[in-house]
Order: sequence, then C-alpha cells, then structure tokens
Amino acid sequence: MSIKQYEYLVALAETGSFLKAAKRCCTGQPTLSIQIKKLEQTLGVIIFDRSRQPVKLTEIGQPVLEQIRVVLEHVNVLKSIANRRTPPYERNNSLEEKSII
Amino acid sequence: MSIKQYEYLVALAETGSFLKAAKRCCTGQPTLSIQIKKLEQTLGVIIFDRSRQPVKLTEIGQPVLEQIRVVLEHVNVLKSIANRRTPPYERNNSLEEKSII
DNA sequence: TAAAAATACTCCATAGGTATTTTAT
DNA sequence: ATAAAATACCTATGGAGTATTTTTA
Repeated sequence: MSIKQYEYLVALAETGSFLKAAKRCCTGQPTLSIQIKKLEQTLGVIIFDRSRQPVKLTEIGQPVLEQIRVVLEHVNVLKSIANRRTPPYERNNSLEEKSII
Repeated sequence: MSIKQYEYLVALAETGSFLKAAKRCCTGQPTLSIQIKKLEQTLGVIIFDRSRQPVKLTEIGQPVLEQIRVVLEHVNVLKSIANRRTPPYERNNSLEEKSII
C-alpha cells in the first residue's frame, strides 16, 4: 500500500473518471486503473462502481475515501515536520533557520 | 513512500537495531537498511543516528516518528473500515456478521 | 458508434535476498 | 575480535507506457 495509491483513489473519487484522474495525477489511464484495482484487492473491498459513468463510490467506498483523506492529511503533516515548516506542534523562533530553498 | 517503510521505521526506533527490526518485520537487515535510507531521502531528513549502538533517533527523528505513528494508526482504522470490523465510527448490531476467521 | 475503462504486452525501477565489506564495540 | 550496519550483486516483483480490446452511453 502506497501513498500514491491513496492519491489516485482521491483523484478518481473527485473526478469520476479514470482518464481525468490519470491526467491530474500525471500518469496514464491504465496505470491508474491497475493501481486502484490493487488497492481494492489489498483492502479486500470494491471501492468504485464502474458500471455507470461517471464512476461512483460504492457504499463501503465512501467511508474508505474519508479515512484515506484523513491518512493523507497526516502524511502532509509528516512532510511539514520533515521540512521544518512550523507545523501544529513544532514552533521555531529563529529567523536564521528559514530555508532559502 | 509506502506503509511498509513506515513500519520499518517504527520497528527500528523501538528495537534500536537493524537486525532486530528486520526480524520483527520478517525481512532482511539489508532490505531494512536500504528502505530506511530511502525514506530518509524522500523526507529529506536524517532520522537515525547510526554512529553508536543502539541506533538512536535524531532530534528531528523524534517528531517524525511520532507523526508516522499517527499515520499508521489511521491506516489501521482504514483497514478496520475495509474489514467491516466495528471501528470507532461504524457499529454493527448483527451478531451473524461476526467473522469466523 | 463514440467515449471511456480494462486488458495485454513491454520496459524499467525498485523491493528483497545472499554474500561480503566496513564500521563500531 | 566480534557483532552489527553498509555495500555489492543478483533476482523478482511491481509501477508505468503503448497498443488494443471490451464495455458503456
């Protein structure tokens, strides 16, 4: 299970289209199709109803999406901490330490 | 960035040893060594001080570990939701649906 | 029939395993 | 000198790209 798969899933849920989601994620439609399927297999759950267009979340897909959003938020906090960008917890008084890049 | 890498990191932080962490994660010591290094590169941060044994978290490594624990907790909630095992939110009244396995 | 998703095939990157070297006690 | 981590090498798995088929509207 990778963070990228989570991002694919959110993009698909928001666009309702494998093609649009793939474009947003800068990858190909088959890649996204395969990765969503893999994530579904890993979690043991069908997340999307592909039988109609636009693609829709299944009943179980909805809470799964919500929780994946939560995970991604916390991954962003993780990145912030690593970047030393004054996230919720850590605060940094020294002006000198500001990254130039 | 993968969930597995996060698990490797937690195991290394808890055991203080690449060898013990690798055993706990059912993988080899080189695999763990490489994956930790990759995660450090991805986050742009040195998480462990390897210059002494046992291996210790660096200063920045401590909040990083805490946040990775948070992420993993939320990944577990995700799995629970997918498994339909009455996690925090969802409650299930039907006795019949209890998993045998 | 026209659009989109799935599949097949290939290629390349990377995870993982074994053996060895390097480093730390 | 011994134990542990890093490196080198190889193999296998899996992500990603292109072409094609299947499916949906």
